[in-house]
Amino acid sequence: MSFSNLGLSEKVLAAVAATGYTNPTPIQEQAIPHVLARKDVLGIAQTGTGKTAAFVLPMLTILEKGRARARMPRTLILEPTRELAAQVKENFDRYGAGQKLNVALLIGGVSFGDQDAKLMRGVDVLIATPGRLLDHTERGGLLLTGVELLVIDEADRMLDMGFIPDIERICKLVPFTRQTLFFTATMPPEIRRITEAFLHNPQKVEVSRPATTAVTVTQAQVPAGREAHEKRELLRRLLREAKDLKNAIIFCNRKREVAIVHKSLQKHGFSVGALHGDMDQPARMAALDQFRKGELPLLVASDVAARGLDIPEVSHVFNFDVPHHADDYVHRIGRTGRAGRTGTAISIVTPLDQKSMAAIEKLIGQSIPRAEGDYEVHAEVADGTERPREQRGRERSRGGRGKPQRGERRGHDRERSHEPREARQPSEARHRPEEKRGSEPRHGARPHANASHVPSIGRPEPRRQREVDTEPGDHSHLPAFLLRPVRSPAGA
DNA sequence: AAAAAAG
Repeated sequence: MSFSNLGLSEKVLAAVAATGYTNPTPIQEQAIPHVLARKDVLGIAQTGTGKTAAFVLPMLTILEKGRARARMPRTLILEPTRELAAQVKENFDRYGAGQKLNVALLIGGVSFGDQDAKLMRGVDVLIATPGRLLDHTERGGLLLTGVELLVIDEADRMLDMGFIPDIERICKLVPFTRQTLFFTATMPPEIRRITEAFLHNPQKVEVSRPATTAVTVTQAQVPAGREAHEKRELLRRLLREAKDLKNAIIFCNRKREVAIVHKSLQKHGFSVGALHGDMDQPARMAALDQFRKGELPLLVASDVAARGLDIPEVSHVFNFDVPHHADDYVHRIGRTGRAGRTGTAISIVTPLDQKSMAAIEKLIGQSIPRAEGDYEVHAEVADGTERPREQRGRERSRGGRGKPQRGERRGHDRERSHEPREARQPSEARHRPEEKRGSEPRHGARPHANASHVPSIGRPEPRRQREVDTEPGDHSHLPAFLLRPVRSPAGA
């Protein structure tokens, strides 16, 4: 199956070809002909299935004819989060480059006036989050009476976020005769009800069962004490020893925790960004952008990033906190192992999380291996030897100043060349209570810093190894690419 | 229990 026999216009096919895609995904193959036939569509699909292009491409074909009038958008797309809305806009920019199309993004956190000016000029595609959209309609700057096609994306998530009343209000402002495309990953009763209200004789398109996790994702759970500082310490170890780690999203349950973990990792020299809903919009966009471009290999995030965000090639997902809702787990780890790639999802599990973990395992229909203290047994030493775990365990237990064995350091020199500055300022650890004591891990052996995963983007020149670097709070085992290039002021 | 979105 190729894109060429789905009924898309020449322009759109050319744009698709230019991006290098040749074959449609199942959701695209099924949905596109219905959309072009101007049928209502009920799409049941997870993100990562190519869902966005399934409506963007036919919409571009439809929009080639006709022109927008001032304040009366021709099509409207509703998204639950600002990031998702921006992502859909990028799709229109990419595939619609050859068309003179006015695409407007109506999201909160950015200038109202600019948006209003854009609406005034007439837009073909309006992509919005509900709050800001209603704000514009209430102020009279926006009329939805000219909308020919309405897309409701991530409907089940809108439900979770309490947006359904807003969505219903918006739907009342859009002509009854419109075409509606409705996408959801799951079909809870409330969603079923609104599909009956919003859709007319919809064509049902369903791909990949909900509540499944990609087979290419390796999952593990690692036990931890309930203290937050223990979890942070464990996280750092997991980051260091992770195999083939290229980049990772670290999920926390609370915005506050996101900020704390972000700051903590920064202090320990990691190159890391943060993303949560209390950050201002430019900072949110910058963090996501840097992560996408690979400028920041690590991103600490709340569930704002759990669903739908299209970040290609996330190698690892860490659950710093186990999500309280099992379906959030599925969405979070769905950020990795996309498009058939492999991925790893590691959850830090405290005794308090046992019930949530059990619910997750029940939902996904498989048990998640417990790494226990054996986790690091799988870590390879770069020179091919493996030390006894007990020995590793002792490395830091004697006042935390154990000197690593020479042999094991060899082969890591290159990766260690970007040691965190903190390593040179051991005293800094002293005003951090969590770092005061020797950092003997609670559950098993001290892991070897496994650097075998480091891509070849480290410093090329060999560097002599340092003599001693294992002051408590010293975390110099970081692969170079995980390190911050710049250091924030000490004690900040 | 919390996050998200309008401030």
